[in-house]
Amino acid sequence: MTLVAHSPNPSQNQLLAALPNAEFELLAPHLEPVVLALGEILYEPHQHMRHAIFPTSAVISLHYVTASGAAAEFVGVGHEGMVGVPLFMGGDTTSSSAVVQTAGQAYRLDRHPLKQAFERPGLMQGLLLRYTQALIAQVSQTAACNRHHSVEQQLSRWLLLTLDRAPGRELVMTQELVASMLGVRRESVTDAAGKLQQFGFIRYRRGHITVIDRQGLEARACECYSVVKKELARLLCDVRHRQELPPTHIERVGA
Amino acid sequence: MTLVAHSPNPSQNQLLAALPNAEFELLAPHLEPVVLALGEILYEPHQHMRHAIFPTSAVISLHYVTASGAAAEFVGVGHEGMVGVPLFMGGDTTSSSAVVQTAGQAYRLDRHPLKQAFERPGLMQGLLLRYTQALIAQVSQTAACNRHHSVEQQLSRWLLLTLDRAPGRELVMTQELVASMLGVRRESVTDAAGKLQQFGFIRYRRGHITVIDRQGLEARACECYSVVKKELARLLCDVRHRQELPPTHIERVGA
DNA sequence: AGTCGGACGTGCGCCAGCGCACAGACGTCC
DNA sequence: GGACGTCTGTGCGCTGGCGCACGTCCGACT
Repeated sequence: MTLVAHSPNPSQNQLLAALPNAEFELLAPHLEPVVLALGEILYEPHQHMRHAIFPTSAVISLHYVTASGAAAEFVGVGHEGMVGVPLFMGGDTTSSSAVVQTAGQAYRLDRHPLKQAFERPGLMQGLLLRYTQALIAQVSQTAACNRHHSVEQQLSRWLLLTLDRAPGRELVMTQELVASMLGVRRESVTDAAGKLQQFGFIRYRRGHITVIDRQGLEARACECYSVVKKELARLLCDVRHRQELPPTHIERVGA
Repeated sequence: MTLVAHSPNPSQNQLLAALPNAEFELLAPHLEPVVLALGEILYEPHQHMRHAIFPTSAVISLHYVTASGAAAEFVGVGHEGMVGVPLFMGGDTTSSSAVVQTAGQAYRLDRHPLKQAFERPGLMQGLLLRYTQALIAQVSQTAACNRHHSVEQQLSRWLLLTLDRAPGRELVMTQELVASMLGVRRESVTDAAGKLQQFGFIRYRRGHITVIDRQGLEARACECYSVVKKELARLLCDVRHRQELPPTHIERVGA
């Protein structure tokens, strides 16, 4: 992790952007811009976390490694969220780990000012809690998806989710890495990706995956993608606009 | 759901039991003892919840049903926890549903007093948040388990977890039901259960599963069981004793 | 421009779990 | 105690994904 000299914009992170000015001002002095490198490990199982991370352009993967060494991502975190939920939930550690899946920028916040902000009256607490609920929704969707859907569907879902977190339509990502995220063999990814390429949905060359036909990919993916996306939208639509939405808003989005 | 006339003990639920007397007194008038029947649906996807449920002897299963109709439990809730996390997280609904997996008793708490108790200074908020973190740990473990472990391992894990929530060593449960919890075929359960019975770990007859050799079952299960159990113990050990534990307690338990 | 290492394609055999179909077996309820 | 419905055992063939072992090819670096 590297501290960066120039000053990117914290409001590229949706959670930070959703804070009212007064609350943001209190937090700002504690926000350190950092650059996260691919593969960097932010925390490991049972390790006490010291910081929360609010990604802007970076994407982080929370995953679990089984006793036999097999790994699987259960949720990804990008500019829509943060890493370090246990810091305000009270547990301080988890049995999972966090690795950087896409290199990029983020803001680092020490656990103490985070906890203060969480406990201070204001919008921060509700915001973090709603994000945590969205996280639960994503993890449980992953559980169901792992159980019932094919590798091709899961790959499609994963590409779409990751694309939503990345800028542009290209992911810098080897098939090996994708495989370790999905918890499947590299060959299975090659296979599924080959099919998606034949359909003309994606194109890739040595570590670069480009999504050409987003619609097609969505049609090919299982419903898990849209369920997660809607749940994120519902829970994290900008709080400053929350009051203006009619109560039936959820139903309409979900329809 | 039936209201019961006689008065069981709320402190059979670990969360309620962990509250200091003063806080419990404020909550008690709002706690309604109820009897939950097998198969009863507590909430369905996107439905606004009206109550939280604190099981004492009942066990509830949170599960997700895919677009194609396949189902899978991603976490169970017994006397160690509660159903209705979204009520205090701010989302009010989820994309999953909750059904009664083992008939029994529980306490029902209306969303408003729950929210009040959550927002009131005291131990309730921390308690609920730590439980929520334990829930996340369980769900993510389920995701990994679904990905990497065999039906036999998963069945063992599930039996153990359910047994921890039930009184005694017998589960009243058809293989069909177990299958729908695990999200596998009934025949796969018959098969796995047959093996476990051959080993002498369990015995069953028409809807009654009895665990004979708990140790053996634990050895046969994947690590997911012990990981979840330790995480629950760590996060929900009686709050009144929390301060007495040395900070390295986690490491020792995990070793 | 040549080299070399990492990334991708492909072809096996293998096996867990699925879907289907049917037979036995328990137990409950007349 | 007989009958019926439900739960459980078993036997297929099928397929998706795994593990392994290559071959190939891109592209970065000298």
